[in-house]
Amino acid sequence: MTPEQLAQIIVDALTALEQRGVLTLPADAPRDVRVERSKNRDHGDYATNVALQLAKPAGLPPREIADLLATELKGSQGIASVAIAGPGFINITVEAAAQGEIARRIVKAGTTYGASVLFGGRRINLEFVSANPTGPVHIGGARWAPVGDSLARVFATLGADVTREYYFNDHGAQIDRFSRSLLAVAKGERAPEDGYVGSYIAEIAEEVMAAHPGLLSLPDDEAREIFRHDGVELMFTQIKQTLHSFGVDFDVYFHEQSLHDSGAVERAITRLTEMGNTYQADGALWLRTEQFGDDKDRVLVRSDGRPAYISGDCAYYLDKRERGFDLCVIMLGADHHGYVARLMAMCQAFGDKPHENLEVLIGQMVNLVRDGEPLRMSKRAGTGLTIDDLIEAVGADAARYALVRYSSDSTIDLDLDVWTRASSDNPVYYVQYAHARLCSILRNASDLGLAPAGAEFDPALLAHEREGDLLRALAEFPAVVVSVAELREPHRLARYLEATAATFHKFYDACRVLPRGDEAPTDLHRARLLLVDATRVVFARGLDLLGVTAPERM
RNA sequence: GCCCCCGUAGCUCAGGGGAUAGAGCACCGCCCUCCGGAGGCGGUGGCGCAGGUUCGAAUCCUGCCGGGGGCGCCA
Repeated sequence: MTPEQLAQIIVDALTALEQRGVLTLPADAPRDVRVERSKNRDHGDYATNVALQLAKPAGLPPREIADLLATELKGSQGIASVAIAGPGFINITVEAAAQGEIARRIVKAGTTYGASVLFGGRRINLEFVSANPTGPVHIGGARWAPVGDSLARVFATLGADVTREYYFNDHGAQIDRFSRSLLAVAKGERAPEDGYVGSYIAEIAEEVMAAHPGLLSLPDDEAREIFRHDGVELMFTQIKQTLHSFGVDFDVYFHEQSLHDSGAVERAITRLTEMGNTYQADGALWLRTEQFGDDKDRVLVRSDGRPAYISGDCAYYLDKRERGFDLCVIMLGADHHGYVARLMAMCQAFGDKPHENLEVLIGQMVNLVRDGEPLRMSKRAGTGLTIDDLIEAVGADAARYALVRYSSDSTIDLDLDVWTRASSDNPVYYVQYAHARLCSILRNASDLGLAPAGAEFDPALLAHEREGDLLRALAEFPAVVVSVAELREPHRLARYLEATAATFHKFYDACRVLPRGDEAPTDLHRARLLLVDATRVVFARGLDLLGVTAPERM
């Protein structure tokens, strides 16, 4: 029995009580029943607090409702016992056979375990990383690469139509500074005051010059134009390559410049003006963001006639909506949090619903630590720390896992010593090891000519306490996946896998899976093998949703 | 001055209003005739402070303290 099935049984029991007139609930009483895996063995397998939740609307003491429900539940299929505890918790113990069925269900589902149509029909645009093409991807921007990609995987497995998108800021002042920096270094001059520095600038400049012999004999403005165009292209290619090696590939690389070239910016401004949400002042065109919750209004078109940065964002948002996305998620670094209010205001200025059509997620900073000392500079780029530094230091799997296992709300200090260690204090190894060990057991079984239980599987055989613990952990997987999507928090999946790895090891320590020596294989061996296979499925699925490989051998 | 995030064990961090707040590392003590010891079992040890809401607060609200990051007709 899955927690979802149990919750449904409880809902049915409530309905039955109401129909008999034993329990009267107002129409607006919360009807969703939450079933939780009990943390404490004394509290049965599952617990629910519905009686506590319904006490007020029903006008009855919680224990009285719990009593009614418990009596109703006692006759239900698959439920072994029901107990009331504390202020009105209902603790439920499930029959071993009903519990053991979970193993068969998971193996049967295989790569679709945890998949559903919960987000079916929704078109979701996830925009993340979007680092400027003026240098390598900074470590802070890198955080959203695995997190955003994992969110995309999770939304997709829940039936959503997902697009991963990278907004490429190839327009504006920072590109001018970039091209001037390239030209300066090419001519052996000092970098401009507001220019970019770092060894990568010289490398890019050299590549551009190699492709254009005699480039420096051209007039400066012509040379700069070539440096601008080719430099941005090279940087763009390099960023894509880095992300690809990180297992992150975008469906759409959207060029900001295209919005200016196509007239999309003007169209967006016109739309906002038609909506009555712009005005002229001090020679500039302003967007009324203050009336939609921002600190102050923002300039859309500067007094010199050039569009301000936010005008591109307005056009970009409009474009996404016109492409049919009903939810646009933008993931930004903590240094951009001040931008959230105006983006939400812009959304409203278009007549959309903030937090419904547009969501902005903020990821706090990432610091790297080695030998207890914070790292500041990238050796290879000669600039701030980059995503390449992290991948080079710990590998793609560990890098992804390290960035995805913490709440995005927390600033993180990644200790490179920990993440390069091939031992149990390295969480990614702990989880991958569990998967490898599961595969190993199945391999060994296969060598013995032993297969997991099939049609003859007797779920009641999986009655050991540790087997029950493991089955309940595995049964929780779909709910964890849903919580990741609803809360946009992939770290929950990583933590779940770590906890489930521990649960598996405890099972494995107490329950012999393969026959010893000359021992004849029994139905229990085969039943446990099925449980091992079910566990393997969960780890394979979980790691896949995190974008981390699930090695069969380590 | 205003805005955002954080403050939980010695360290790094989990903890969607629920029961006795968890995990890894570190430290102390155990378990290899045993399918992968990259394991398992036990022990030491904690919610920044003060109010409030609630049957119930680490969780929600307010204030304060401490740390981090922001606040341009830059992008």
